[in-house]
Formats: sequence, structure tokens, C-alpha cells
Amino acid sequence: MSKILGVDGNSIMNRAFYGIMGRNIMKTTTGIFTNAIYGFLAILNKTIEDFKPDYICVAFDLKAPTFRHQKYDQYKGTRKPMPEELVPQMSLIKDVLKAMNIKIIELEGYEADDILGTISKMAEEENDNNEVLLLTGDRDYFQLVSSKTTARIPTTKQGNTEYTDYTPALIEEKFGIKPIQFLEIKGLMGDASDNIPGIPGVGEKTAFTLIQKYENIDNIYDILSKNEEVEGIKGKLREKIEANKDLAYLSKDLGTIFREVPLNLTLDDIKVQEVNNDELYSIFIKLQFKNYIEKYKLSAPENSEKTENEGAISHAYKEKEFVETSQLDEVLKGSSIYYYNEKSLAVINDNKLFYTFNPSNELLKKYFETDSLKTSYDVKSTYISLNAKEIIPRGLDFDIKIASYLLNPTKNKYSINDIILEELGILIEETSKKEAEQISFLSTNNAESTEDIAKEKETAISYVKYIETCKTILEEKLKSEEEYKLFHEIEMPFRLVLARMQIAGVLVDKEMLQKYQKDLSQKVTNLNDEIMEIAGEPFNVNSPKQLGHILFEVLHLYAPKKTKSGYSTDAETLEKLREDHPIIEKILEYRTLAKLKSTYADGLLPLVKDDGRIHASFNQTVTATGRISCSDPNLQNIPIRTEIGREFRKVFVAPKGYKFIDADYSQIELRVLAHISNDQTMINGFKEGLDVHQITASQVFEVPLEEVTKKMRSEAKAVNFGIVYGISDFGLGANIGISRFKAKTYIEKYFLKYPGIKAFMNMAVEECKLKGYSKTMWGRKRYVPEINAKNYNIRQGAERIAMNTPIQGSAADIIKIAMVNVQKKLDEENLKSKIVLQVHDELVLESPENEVDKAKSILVEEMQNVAKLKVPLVAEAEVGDNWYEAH
DNA sequence: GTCCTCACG
DNA sequence: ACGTACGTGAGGACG
Repeated sequence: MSKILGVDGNSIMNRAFYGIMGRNIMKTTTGIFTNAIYGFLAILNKTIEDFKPDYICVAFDLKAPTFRHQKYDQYKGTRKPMPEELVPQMSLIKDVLKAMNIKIIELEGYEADDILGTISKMAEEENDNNEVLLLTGDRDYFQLVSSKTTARIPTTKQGNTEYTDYTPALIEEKFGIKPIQFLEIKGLMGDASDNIPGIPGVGEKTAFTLIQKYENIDNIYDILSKNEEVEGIKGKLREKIEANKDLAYLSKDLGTIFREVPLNLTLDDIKVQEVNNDELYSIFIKLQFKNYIEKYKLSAPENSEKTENEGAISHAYKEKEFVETSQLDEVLKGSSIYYYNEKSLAVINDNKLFYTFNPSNELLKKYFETDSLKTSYDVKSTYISLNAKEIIPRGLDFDIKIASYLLNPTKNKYSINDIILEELGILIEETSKKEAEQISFLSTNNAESTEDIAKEKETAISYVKYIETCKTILEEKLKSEEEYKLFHEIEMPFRLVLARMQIAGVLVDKEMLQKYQKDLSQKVTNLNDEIMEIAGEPFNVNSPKQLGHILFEVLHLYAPKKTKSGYSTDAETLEKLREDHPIIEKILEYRTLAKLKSTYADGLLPLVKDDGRIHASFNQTVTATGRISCSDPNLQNIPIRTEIGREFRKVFVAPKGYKFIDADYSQIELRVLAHISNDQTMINGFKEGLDVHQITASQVFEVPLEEVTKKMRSEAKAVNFGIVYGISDFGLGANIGISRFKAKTYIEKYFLKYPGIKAFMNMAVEECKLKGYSKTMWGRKRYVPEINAKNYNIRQGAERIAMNTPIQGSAADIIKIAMVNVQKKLDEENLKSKIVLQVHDELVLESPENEVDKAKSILVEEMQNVAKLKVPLVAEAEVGDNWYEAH
């Protein structure tokens, strides 16, 4: 028994092209489009992994003058041409397949489906136990499905590829007909994409109904000829069917896959073989498919020089010669590039190169404690690790990680190797985990062999050289994108503010936290017992699947909403069921407390370090809009909205003799919106210090200001939020629980009141469509390729992004500038106050009691004076012993 | 690894 | 006919 995999190359390339195209237009740094190739390989690999074929081939269409349906060419003639980004990828995928030693079959005059039809027939006849899998995006293949042949169709769902294997049983279940009957369907309804006419007036519905009832076209005409009255075929429909008999048979014929292609091969010719390492490596290098090199465990060809390989694809990188020196002094003047880790310091400056293994503290001091300008990768790490050695580096001027992020903030990784690949086209293989462990083991034992030292030196030197070239390129790009000022004056200084925040950390009352943990643990256990009791059987409340089963199948509650994989059990859904069953309230309470326990008690405790403080990571290269993010732990989502959760803020404390000063911006995003939209009504509202939500409510609900109720104000607040998010009637409706139609009238009235905002929204979208990116007030860019997507939903999503990014991003710019200025002022005044937390529109200082007044006014002043906008920027500060009190 | 849920601005 | 608010990170379940 053998397994045979046949792939429709054209069809899968098309699928892959559109699948990945919607999200990101993927290409190499040298400008080769690769999205379809990448996607094709992902689909192929997955299929090979779970089908494990013994034989494999990929068929491609090859039109020719002697097309088999030549006389009907008119019907095939008007297919859409291939998109221009896809054309060159077709020949590249063939190169990849050749390097993988996968047989490519193409034959003049035949399409891929004919070839695979022939292969499957061949395989079916060769051995009764053969299994054939045809991988395609095309439903035409259903006619080939049999007990031995399955058609696999990949579909994209929320960016993930899923596969459906069409067996005869599944086809019967889904369509109510046998696979071969798809030919009869073709005869009746034709196929618009292939220009097969079918009977005019007969569509999908009619065709399936008739074939389910009468099995085939022959029967239909037979019955029509014998009967006056035929069920399901009456009036106009009967006339059309009777008048187009020839067309029906022609269409069926046109739709039939030809399974007698003279291929001149046997199964042996398509036997699975090992890939050709050297060829595949070199083409993956060309395509910059780092992932696949790792996945296939390819290695650089032995006989070819590494540099030669790199040279072939590297357009930007020219290896420079440096004179090595053992004197640090020789690289100290002027600007330099460094590469630093615990074991190495490599510095280049002009044509000089300095390297030292295990740099001493004196040496590090000598290099880093000068004002000479320095470039590297991830200077925040440098700052933090040197700080542990009581060295305060200066002149950290250019960070290629930040530069790369600014140029494209939507990537999810900014590793040094990724940047080098992107900017220089040079692929550096990651050190495997084992190797990394080995290295760290060696370094802790301080017993490096000379080979290890030599290797370490070589690595550091090549990195420092790469960093230099990357810097030149990135600096140029930042300037031409008009982002250099933002980079140099905001992001780089901000980087060090973050480093210092992270070093400072925030003090936690560990005992109080442990007490919360214990209390919560007790309450969660009790609630769990009560829930089991009510349910009458044990289950895991944390499992949405099990919970759904209990609520909706055992207790038969009405299930208002579903997710992809079952019943929805989120708080919103449960809230609606609160009245229906006493278990609901318990579950909601359980959820709240279990969340607090797991995320905030259990989660935070192990991250309290020996100094009693949590030193979370504040990340500068994560968000698409320019905000920072926070992790390990995330201190930007500590509860506040409910009292029980808010209690947690009491564990974040100022040390004895210190206070927290907490300042937050009032309505920063709406103020930014007022400014950039130049909407006079909103500007005046803010200038006069009015309540914007109240004004909005008065307008939307058409009542005088003084008659605005609490509910009106809160709904109007939701509208204001919605506006910032890039409003849709559906979204607003869902949020405040009204119909989308009602929501629509709210929005219309809103825009009537604030015409400038409406104009801004339109402009934001138009400009993004035109330029391909959204921009903040300080020139931060976010590319939004989906803005021109054909898919309605993807495009709509992109439009919301285009509306939201300038607002959220400009607000992010503002607080970043504020933090840089606050830090600068604190330093200038020699204050001991430290910034310890940032939560998007909120800053927390830890301040010695005798500095509080001074620090507080610095904080508020610097926050408010970031920029002169058309509306005032307002920040309000409070002082307290812990975060709960201060905010 | 992905989904669901939920915490924040 | 379709399926939607913008931006994050973390924990637990499940395959």
C-alpha cells in the first residue's frame, strides 16, 4: 500500500498568495515578493507531516496552442490575469521544489487538474490499497474523489490555515450528492470562474436540488421528455432546461477533468526523496526564509565560503577592513560602535577595531563613562547590566533595535539577527538552546577553551561590523522617512528613562500580598465547592468547555452566544443569565476571585526580588502605535475598576520616608483628537473646562446640558471612546447594548455636533490609503498595508486603525516626551525622586518626603508643558503611601 | 501553540 | 452576505 500526494501548484500558490497578502505584503530586503512561496511551503509541509506520502508530485498548468478544449477556447479565455506580484513567485516555487527533489509535472495543453486526475487514476489502478490525497484550493477536484482519492482544501480562518479533507462521505454529508455528480452540477449551472456556461437561469440552489432528486442530467431530460408535469421543474425553468440541452452536455463535458494525459511516467518517478541541502539552502537564503532553513535543518554548503554565500544576496553590506588594536584609547575619541555582552566588548571606531575578552570593570568604565557617541543593539540592556557593576554609561546615542522598530513598529521581533537579515540580507543562524546552555555553563565556570574564546571573539567582531553597517542604513532610512528627529530626540533619550525605571522597580508589601493570596485561595476553594454542589457533578470551572456543557446541556440554560469552538461563557454572556439560575452568580464571583488570585497574587509574588521590589520589563519595541508595554509582570493592568480588585494596589507601596506621587492626564486622547481635528466645538469645550462627555450627551440625546442624566453621560462617554477607536455602529451598539441602528443615529448626531472630527476621520483614512501609513503628531509612522485590501472586513479594520493610530500614537508621544523631560528635570535639580511606573496616561514617582512638593510640581508642569496644543493639556497629581491612595 | 477569558489604558 | 470597536499581557485548558 502506498500513499500518493498530488499538489495543484497553481491553485495552492493562489491560495497562499491571497492568504498571506491580506495581512502583510511579504518580501525580501532585495525586493523579491515571497508571500505565496512562503504560504505554499507552509501548506505543503503541514500536509507532508500528517499524510506522510511515499510519492509526491506538484502539477502546474501549461497552456499551449493545442489546448485540449481548443474549439471551446472562448470559454476559458477570459480568466483574470495573475497579479504581478505573483508571477515571479511561480518560477521561484519551481526552483524550490526542484531543490527539494519533488517532481514537477507540467505538460503543454493540460491543466494541473488533468495531470492530477491522471495520476490519481494511475495510482488507483496500480494497487487497490493505494491512498491518494490531492491538495488543492479548487472544488473542481470533488469529481475525482473516491474511496481511494481524497481532496484536501486549505481555508484561512482568522489568519490560521485549516484543512478539510473531502472524502465521499463528507461530500455526501455536505452537498447531498456523490462526488461524480459534481459533473452533473457543472452541466446544469456551469462554472463562472472557468467560463463554463451551464443552463442560463440555473444557479447553485436549483442545480443541487435537481441532482439530489434526479441523480443526473440524462434522467432529467428523460423524465422531461416523458412527462407533462415534473416535480421541481416547472414554468420558465422547464423552458430553459429544455431549450439548452446541448449547452448542458457541453458544459458537463467542459467541466470534466481529463484523466488520460500522456504523462509517460510511473509512480517510481515521483517517489519521495531527500532534499538537496546545498541547493535548498542557497535558494532559502535568497528568499530569506530563515524559518525554513531551521525547519529543514539545512546547513551552509561546506565547500562554499560563507562570505561568498552572503555576498551573493547582500546588496548593502561590504565587509570593511579594520586594523586591530589592543589599545582602548585608540577607539575612544569621536563616535564608535560597540558590541557588548558579559564576555566580550568589541568596539570599532574609524578603521580601528578593539576587542577584549571578559572586559574588566575598569576597562568598561573607561569606555562607557565618556560622552563620546556610541551605537549598538539594545542599549537598554547595556545600561542595565553595566548598572549592576555600578557603571553609568553615557553617550548611548544610537540603538539599531529602536531604529528598526520606528521604521516598522508592526513586526513582532526585533532580534539582532532579524535586523541584520532585514537590512543587510545576511542570515545568521541562531545558536540552538543546547549550545547557548553550553556557552553559559562554560562562562560561569570560567574555564573557556582557547577555541571558545576565539569563537566568541569572531562572533563579537562580526556583530559589531554588522551593527555599523546597519546603523548607516537605518540612519539614512530614518532621515528619508522623516523620523530621525523623533528617534533622536524622543525615543533614544526615552530608552534610558525606561532603563532607569526598570532598575528602580517598585516596592511591594510582600506580606500583605501573601495575605491576599491566602484569603483568595480560601474563597476560591469555597466557591468551587458551592458550584460543584449546585451543578450536582464535579467539573473544572476554569474550562470554558466543561462550564458550557454544565450550563447549557446539563442545566439547560439558554445559550445566547457561541464561539468558534463552542458556547460562549464570558462575563457578558453570564451576566444575562444571572436571573435564570443561582449558579451563575457563584461562577461570576469565582471567576473574579480566581483571576485575582492566579494573575495578581500567584503571578506577582515570585517576581518580587530580594530587594523587595518588582522590576518589570517596560518594552519600547512592542506596540504598533508607539505606546510602551509592560511584562514580567504586566504592571499596566493592575485592577482598579472594581473595589475588590483595586485593593491590590495597596501592596504597591512607597518605602518608609517616601511617598508616591501619581499624576495622570485628563482625557488625553480626546484632547489630542480636538487638536489634530481642529474641531472648534470640541476645542472650545476643553478650553472652557467643560465636561466633554456631558456636551456630547446633550447633543446626541438632544437635551439641554443641565438635563443630561447619568445614563446619558455614560453612553455619550462610550461614543467618545468609540470615536477614538474608529467608530462603527455595530461596535458601539454592542458596547452599550443598543441596536446598531440606534447607534448609527448617535454617531450621526455626534458628527453633526463635531464636523471637524468627521472631516479628520475621513482624512485619516484617505491619507493612509494614499501614503500607506498613519502618522502621529511627532511623525511616528505605522504602515497599514491592509488599507487597500479587497476583503471588506480586513479593509474596515485597517480603516479603524488609520483613525485610531494618530490619536493613540500622539498621546503616546506626549507621555514619552513628558517622561524624558521629567527625568531630565529631576536630574538637573539633583532630586532623589524616581519614576517607577507608567500606565499610558499616568506616571508614578517614588519621592523622598522632603522632595514631594518640588517633585510634584515638576511632574505636573512637565506633563502639561510637553507641547502647546490648541487645547490645554491637563495633568492632576495626588500623593499617597501606596498606589491605592495615590490614584 | 492556540483559544478563551479578563485585567488595564 | 459578511462580521467589527483601538492598544496591550497573563493564566488555564486543551490538543
